[in-house]
Amino acid sequence: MIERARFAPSPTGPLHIGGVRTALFNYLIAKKSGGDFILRIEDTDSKRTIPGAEKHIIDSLKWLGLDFDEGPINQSERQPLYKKQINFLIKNRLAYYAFDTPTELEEARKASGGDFKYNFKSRVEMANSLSLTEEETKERIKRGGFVVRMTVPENTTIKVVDQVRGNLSFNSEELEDKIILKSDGMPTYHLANVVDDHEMRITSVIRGEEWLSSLPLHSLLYKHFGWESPKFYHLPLILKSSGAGKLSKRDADEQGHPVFAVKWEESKGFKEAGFSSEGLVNYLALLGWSNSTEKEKYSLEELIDVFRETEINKSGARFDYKKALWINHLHLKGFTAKKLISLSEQASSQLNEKYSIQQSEEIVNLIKERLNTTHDIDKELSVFLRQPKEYDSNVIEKINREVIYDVLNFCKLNPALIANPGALKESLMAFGSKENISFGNIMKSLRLCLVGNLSGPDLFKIIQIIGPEEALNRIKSLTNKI
RNA sequence: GGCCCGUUCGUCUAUCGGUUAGGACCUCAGGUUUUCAUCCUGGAAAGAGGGGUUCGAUUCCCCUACGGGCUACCA
Repeated sequence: MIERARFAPSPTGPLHIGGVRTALFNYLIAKKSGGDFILRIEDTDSKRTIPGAEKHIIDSLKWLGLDFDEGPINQSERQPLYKKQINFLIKNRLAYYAFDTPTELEEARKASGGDFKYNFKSRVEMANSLSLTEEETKERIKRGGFVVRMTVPENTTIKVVDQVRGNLSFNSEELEDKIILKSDGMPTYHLANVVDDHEMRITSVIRGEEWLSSLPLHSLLYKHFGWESPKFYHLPLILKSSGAGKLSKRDADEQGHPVFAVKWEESKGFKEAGFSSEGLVNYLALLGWSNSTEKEKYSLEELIDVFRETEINKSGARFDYKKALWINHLHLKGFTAKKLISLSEQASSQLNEKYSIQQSEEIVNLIKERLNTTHDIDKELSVFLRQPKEYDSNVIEKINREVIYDVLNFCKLNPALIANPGALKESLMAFGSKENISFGNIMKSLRLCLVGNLSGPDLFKIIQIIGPEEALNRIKSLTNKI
């Protein structure tokens, strides 16, 4: 079956990774079937709409490579459609006008001790077109300020199916005659969602688990309209990495990791934190979906291929930044040198100044396996671009200043050796045994001198790339300082 | 509080009644490496509790506990 799936965020704030994961699963289900992925913006609450949020959603999807085939479609521009459907419901007494003011509702709630429900029991006592006379209703409609509520039948069991959890049932007594048209003339989520999904011929509704309790309401609306209901998938929530509850921006800040795909105002996104979109997509896919194979690294294309709706997990998953980083590492080390260079902020320009394209790629291949984030590219590359700015003092003390001086002095006095890695190694070993300095310490001294600390790729390769002249410069530089 | 959903190593998870309960992250111990990282080998680490059903339950059912979601003229 060819699926049409939509991602339908509301622009009440930046898109966080929970939303991204929902978008991803929509994308996968659509693409897997050869169908379309649609973006719909649920901006029916003008008070809560935040400028720039829609752009942030689109920018995020774009960076992630979750390209939508249709949209963005804005609900705020589709009022006539909702009006028409609401009128149909009213005409058939499947919805009705309600005139209760917010304060009246508040009072009703208070009077009932908190468990007030606007339903078949209470609606006769409230001010609505079901309880009022026809004239009074007309009069009140004329006055404006009314809402429309959907009619929930009394004492029936509403059976619904969630593709992730199976058969669920709710008693209509527990439900409320939810508002479907607000007094500002805008529909609420429940109505707009159902009408649009039907109108847009959506076959699968894939959304977060927070919507599961609204499912009977939606299911009822489909029934009221006489429409065939799409399949529903309620995805488990992404939980904060420690403590209780779903992941929020605050927890992320506390734990020191991003929550947005791309930056939002002052907050860095995963992109800015050095993630590749492939890495983020891969990690998010694993948070809510898994299969029985042991493979963990997937590209988007591979995910489309192997993803199965039946393998969506039921329970909420904690966000684990370390694992996310590890998955990102897997992707970075698999990238071509060319791609890695393009991902780094400084690498491409600085590398260009000193090295040929071929050399640059050779260098990047040397550091590939050392990367967790794209920021590490610049970090790892610095040894090839400039002299160390500072030297790790702990290392200096540990090896011993004199030893370092002796080693460097030996190199300085034999500049010809530096151009020949093989010979250099030989003579250093000979020098070491003569002076009673361990080969380890010799290499550490040299590394400290060239790199500034004890990390980095093969030392002789470094020398080979930066060239004997630059190596000698660095040797002279540290000999003078130490 | 009410309704709904969930519950396997610290974390993400595999297991479709019979397994020494597997993998990955993390962690620990070795090894490789001139260093760090990578990489390799190995270790520690789990079925929430109680009842059923069954020859046999992590797996099916019930209860309890715990966790989560919802309970707006927000989505």
